[in-house]
Amino acid sequence: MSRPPLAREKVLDAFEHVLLVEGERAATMDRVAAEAGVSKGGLLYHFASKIALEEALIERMDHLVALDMDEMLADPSGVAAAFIRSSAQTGDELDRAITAVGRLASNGSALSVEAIRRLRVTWHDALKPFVESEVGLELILLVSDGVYFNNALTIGSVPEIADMEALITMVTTAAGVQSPAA
Amino acid sequence: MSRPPLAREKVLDAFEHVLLVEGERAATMDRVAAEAGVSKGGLLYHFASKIALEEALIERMDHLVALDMDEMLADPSGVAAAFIRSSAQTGDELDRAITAVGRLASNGSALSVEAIRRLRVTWHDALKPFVESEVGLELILLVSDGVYFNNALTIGSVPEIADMEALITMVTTAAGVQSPAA
DNA sequence: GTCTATATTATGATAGAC
DNA sequence: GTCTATCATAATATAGAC
Repeated sequence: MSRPPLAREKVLDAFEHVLLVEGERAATMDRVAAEAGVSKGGLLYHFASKIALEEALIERMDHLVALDMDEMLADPSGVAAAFIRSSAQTGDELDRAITAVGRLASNGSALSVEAIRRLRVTWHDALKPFVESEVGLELILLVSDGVYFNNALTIGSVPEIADMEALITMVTTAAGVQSPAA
Repeated sequence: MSRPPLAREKVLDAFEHVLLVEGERAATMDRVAAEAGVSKGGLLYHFASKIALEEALIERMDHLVALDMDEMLADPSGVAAAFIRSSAQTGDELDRAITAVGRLASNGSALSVEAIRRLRVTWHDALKPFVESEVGLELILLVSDGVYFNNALTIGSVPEIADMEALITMVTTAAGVQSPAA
């Protein structure tokens, strides 16, 4: 707990970065060690195996998700709007972690698949009280997934979001979201 | 052209299958050959490299997309509705091909990333005449991506679709889709 | 805690028999 | 067209010095 060693964080950052920019195939132990500026031995001191690296990344994601949830619940524009907008926040800490874990998930990492599924349930339960129908809730989650997917697809480059606010209005209206002012 | 050899198709099916069920990591030449019931040498006669395998899968996807497009345009319930419904058609030939190529794409295969991007443009252009606004069009594409993403995530198992028809109605209404009867 | 070997296995690809 | 070796390289992981 308390304060994780700097080198450990550097390695985890490097793992995440390579996953995002070049994909899972490129994220080998050698490559990650080089990216982090440590030797392979150094990396293996902190993470004894590749699975240990994955677990650490999932843990990071879970932590950031919890923080984000608190922020969303406090957002004056409403939870649902905050949620969709948040899924378009490419490049922030949370989005990077989710996308990186998503890459692992689409590669057969059972732990990561499970982590993403848990994440979806968490979001579902958090949004439920604010949306009138289950279908509306599903719509919101699907749009968020779509936005995420398009971000994830664009390996290494920043994707284009056209008119996010108009989209958010359209979705929240159609889904039947409780007005934040109400 | 004309009629591709049976063994070639078997290998391609095996490649696709392993990609879907176990992910890109598992889809090695050895594994695919075994899955197809041929030797590695046999596989390599038809596909000289891993990239050749990828290219063939992309070609299959492009072909199936073209066929699907014809069907969608002829669908009496409207192109947009047919499109969303089609993205939920887990397990059919087209969906399998797209998901498999998607797996390659999320692994840094430049060819596959390009192929998925092309696909998205194709869909965008095909739907455009039937949707009132660009935002509405974007909504439809994002929901489709979301549905696809959830299918793709669930490695090896079948995902749950709650009330697809209600979702389609909600999306097409919100997006402002030209009525098929009109 | 971090490093340099080194072992071990997996992977993509070649060569050549049948 | 399909097979059985075989090779070269790259990946994960270990051992042990500093």
